[in-house]
Order: sequence, then C-alpha cells, then structure tokens
Amino acid sequence: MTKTVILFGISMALLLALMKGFEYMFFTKDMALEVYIGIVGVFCTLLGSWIGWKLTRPKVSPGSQEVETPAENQTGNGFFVSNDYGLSPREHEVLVLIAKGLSYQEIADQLFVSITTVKTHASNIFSKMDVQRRTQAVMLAQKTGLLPPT
Amino acid sequence: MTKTVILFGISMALLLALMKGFEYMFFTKDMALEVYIGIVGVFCTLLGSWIGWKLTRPKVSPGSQEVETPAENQTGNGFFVSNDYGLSPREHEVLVLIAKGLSYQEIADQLFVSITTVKTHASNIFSKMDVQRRTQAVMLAQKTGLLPPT
DNA sequence: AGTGAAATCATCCGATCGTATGAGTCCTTT
DNA sequence: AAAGGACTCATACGATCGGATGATTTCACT
Repeated sequence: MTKTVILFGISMALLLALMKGFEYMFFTKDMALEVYIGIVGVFCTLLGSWIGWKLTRPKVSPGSQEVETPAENQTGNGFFVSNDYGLSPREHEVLVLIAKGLSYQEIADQLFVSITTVKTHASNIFSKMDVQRRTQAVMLAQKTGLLPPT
Repeated sequence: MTKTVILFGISMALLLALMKGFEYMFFTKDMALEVYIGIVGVFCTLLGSWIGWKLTRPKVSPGSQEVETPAENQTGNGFFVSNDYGLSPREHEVLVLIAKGLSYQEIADQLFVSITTVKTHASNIFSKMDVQRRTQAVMLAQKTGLLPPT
C-alpha cells in the first residue's frame, strides 16, 4: 500500500521530468498541446488502471461479492456447518465456480487469472477435501453446506 | 467489457470537449500548460482507476454458462415434481453413478459393460439434460431431486 | 531481517472426458 | 414383417482434467 503511493509519486515525477525534457526538445510551440494531453492521458490512464487494480486486489470486489471466510457457513435452512476443509477464501471461490459447472478456462476468465492458477487452486482443493475428481468435491461440498444456496 | 470500452470512449470525448471549452474561457495562452496537465492527469487517473476496478472485479453471472433449473420442476410448497428429462432407466443409472464421482471406467466396471457404452449413455444424458459437463448434470439432477438421497 | 501462508504463473505429461460416426442385437409396437 | 426405441460396442480425435515440479510476489507476523 505504502509502496503503491510511493511508486505513484515516483511515476508522476518521472512523467513531469520527461514532459519537461520533451518540451525543450520537440514542443517549441503550443501547437503540440494535443500531443501533450494525449501523452498525459494515456500515461495516467495506464497508471490509474494499475492503481485501481492494485487497490482492489486485497478485497474481493466492492460490488457484488462479499468476502467469504467461512469458518462457519450458513445454509438456506439456517443450519451451520463448520467444515470448510481448511479452504482459503480464494479456494472456496474456485470451488463455487467449479460447482457451477464451469471449466477451468471459464473460471480463469471470470477471476482474471491464468488457467494454471485455477488448476493449482483446484488441486489444493481436491487435496484438502481428499477427493480425486471435481464431481466428488461438488457432491461433498453440497452435503456439507459449503456451497451457497440457490 | 464492451460497455467499459464504450464508456471510456465517451469519457475521453467528454474530456476533450471540456478542455476545448476551458481553452477559450480561461486559458488563452500556453502558460496554463501545467494546469492543463494537472486536469488531464487527475481525470485520467480517476478514469483509469475506475477502469482498473471495472476490469478487475469478477463477473457476477455470465448467464449462458450456468446451470438453470427449469421453473416447472419445483413448486412453491417445496415439493419436487418428477422431471427425468426423458432419461431411460439405464441412463438414469449412469447418471447416479456419475454423481457419485465415478469415472467412466469405474462405471463400466460396475455395470459390467464397456466404457464405450457408458460414454454413449453419458452423451445422451448430457444431450437430454442440455448440459455440457458432468458437473452441470450433477448439479441439475441434485436440484431437481433426480438423485437418491444419501 | 527472516519466516511462512497465500496467490500467482509456467511447463510437462498421462489420464480422462465429450463428441462424432457407424454398427449390431433385443424387444415392443404397428 | 417393418419400424422404432433401448442397449450395446468400436474407433477416432480434440479438449479438458489432474498431478508434479518449480518459481515469484505480496503480505502479515515475528
């Protein structure tokens, strides 16, 4: 977090320095204003994208999904099941998507990670739940109320 | 995704228009370059942050890939109407074993048929239930009460 | 400063899955 | 007898899965 802010400052300083340098090199007249704006716009957009990505990284997403750290999960009936097999939040997330019937590639697209990562998570899930196939994991998760209702 | 790109374009156009308007209002000389850059920088940083956040957040529901329970399968009082999707007895048998997490080979061994037969049945099951993967079939069968409780 | 958990990504490989095509038998219905 | 459904089996092929191995980065905790 602190590093992010520092890097942001450094980037801005670098940008300004570059702009100042370019100013004396190429842009002797004010006709280059559009180029100026373009450079700044593209740069700051990329920088902002990186910042936005960085800031939304720790939390899941501020919109639709809550962070589920189910030491105890609640089923639709109000019963609590306290068996999460030691799954991490990310692994639980992957498990839910697997239960939806998505392939690894589709899960990877949805979570914006590579397919390798999804497979790694899945392997850890199967290992923790002591199953060999995704179908078994889905059934087991269903039984133990690990999956969201509906 | 497409919406994001479109909104980005609109925002950029809006920004340029605003800049052009400001240009004739306040900034008659190029001495206001720093202000210009500041505005563009802040704006594009915010825009980029929004874009990064938008692109990073996982999709809520792709809709086309998820298993949907047909409405006629479940009544309001919680009872399940028998919906076997036109599955033959043998196909239903295979479906149950698939839901147990068995592989085609294991199912074939248990039913004393070849693995080819099991795969044929499975293909017909998926076709009748209108799903692509065994996981989806299992979830759908679970929802519609097609599987025996265990 | 070091440690460990979590998340990420890569490459390789064998096993399994899902589909397509074609064909044969048995049984019921027309 | 003919037609059709259910069950059986084979071959082939691309896609996907699951595991193994190794690596990096980030973060929290000590």
